[in-house]
This record gives sequence, structure tokens and C-alpha cells, in this order.
Amino acid sequence: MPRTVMEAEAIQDELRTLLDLTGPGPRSPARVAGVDVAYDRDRLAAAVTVLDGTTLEIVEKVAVSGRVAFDYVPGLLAFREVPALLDALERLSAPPDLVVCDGYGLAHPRRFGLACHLGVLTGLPTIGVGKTAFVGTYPTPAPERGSWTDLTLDGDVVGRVLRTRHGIKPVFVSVGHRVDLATACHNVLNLTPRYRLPETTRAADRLSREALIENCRPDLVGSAQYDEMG
DNA sequence: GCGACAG
DNA sequence: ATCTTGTCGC
Repeated sequence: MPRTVMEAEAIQDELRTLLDLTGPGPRSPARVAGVDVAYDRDRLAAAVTVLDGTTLEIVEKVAVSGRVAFDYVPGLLAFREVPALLDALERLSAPPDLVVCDGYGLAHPRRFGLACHLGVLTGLPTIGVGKTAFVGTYPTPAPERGSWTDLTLDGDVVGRVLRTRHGIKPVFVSVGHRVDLATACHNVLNLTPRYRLPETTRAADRLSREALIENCRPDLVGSAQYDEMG
């Protein structure tokens, strides 16, 4: 783990050279994973929920708990969440065909957000879905579900501002690893039949919060302990 | 120079 | 992210 902002940024610049932006990525993934991390002071719980890509039913879930290893710094979120998420992902019975991250991917100051970071370290296809603006400029997309606009940063299209529900605040989609932007948005729309956020994200968010509470008695099936210094 | 800034 | 009462809207 990096100890300073400078070290962390250097690691991002290094790992970015391993990023695969070729695509296209899966259009009909059988297993889609959602990942999220919940916090309580210096404790954290990372969750991975795998959904059937067609029915959106949860088919597998894993949660791990541990301690915060890196303070939150805009642009360096991955160093705070990736270690625990890697641990959780490795405990799955089988790898997912796509991982939907809670945050940004290529739409990042150094073009290497959480989704890119997790993708490069796991080798899995990943995409990022952010709830609020972080970097880039964009026009407001039309109110209909499915409409979108370019998210531009330094003259590059780094993502899309996508409307997943009619008349409701859009989400920010950017690619992570091994998936192109159109395929990423296609998957996000398939994962949002009813709510603004992908079912994968909603499921992982719930599980991470539950795990944070159930953490007091780590004797439940599907849970595990995770730790690292900070 | 100052403020903003994924989760 | 998380802390948190009331409040606005459907």
C-alpha cells in the first residue's frame, strides 16, 4: 500500500499502462457482480453480490470486514476500497462475467478510477457507475430513460451521463477494464428496470451495511474477516 | 491563490 | 462514506 498521495498517484500511472480499453465486453453476462463498501469509523465491510444477468436474482454473496487502510482522498478512492473488494471477490465460487463498481472508471483525473483499478488487478471486465459528478463537463440529458450525453474531460469523452429512470437524476457511467462505453451503458440499463441505481449496486450496498452490523458476531456463513494496517 | 472534489 | 429532524412530494 502507498503511504502518500504521491506514491498512490505513481501507482495509478503505472497500473494504467495495463488497462485494456479494447472491448467490447459482455452484452449478456450470465453473472453480474455488484461491489460496495460500508464504513463505521475505522471499520469497514466490503460486499460482492452476484446477480443472474437475466432474472437479476441474487445467486451468490460474499462479505468481508476489516479496517480502513487509507484515508479518503478524491481521486484515490481505490486505495481505500480495492484491498477489501479483492479479498471478497476471491472468495466467490466462480468469477463473474462483469463487475459493476460504485464510482468512476476512466472518468478520472489520471484516467484510472476505482473501476479501472479493480479491473486491472482482477483481470475481470469492469464498469463504473457514479451517483454524483466528479470530473468532466456535460449537457443535461433528455428526461427519458435511456437518453444520455457525453461526459467530457480535457477534450476527451471519458464517460456518459445516463438517464436510467424518466425524469430522475442521471448516473455517471464510465468504463473500467475490458468493456467499451456503449456496452457499459447497455448493461446499466438492463440492470435498472425499476430504480435509478443498478440492482447490483443496490444489493451490494445492502449487504455491506448488514455485514458492518453483523460484524460483531463473525460466525455467519458467507462472511469473513479481513485486515490490513493503515 | 482558493475552492471543489467518486465513496 | 456517515452523522441525522423534519419535511416535501407522490
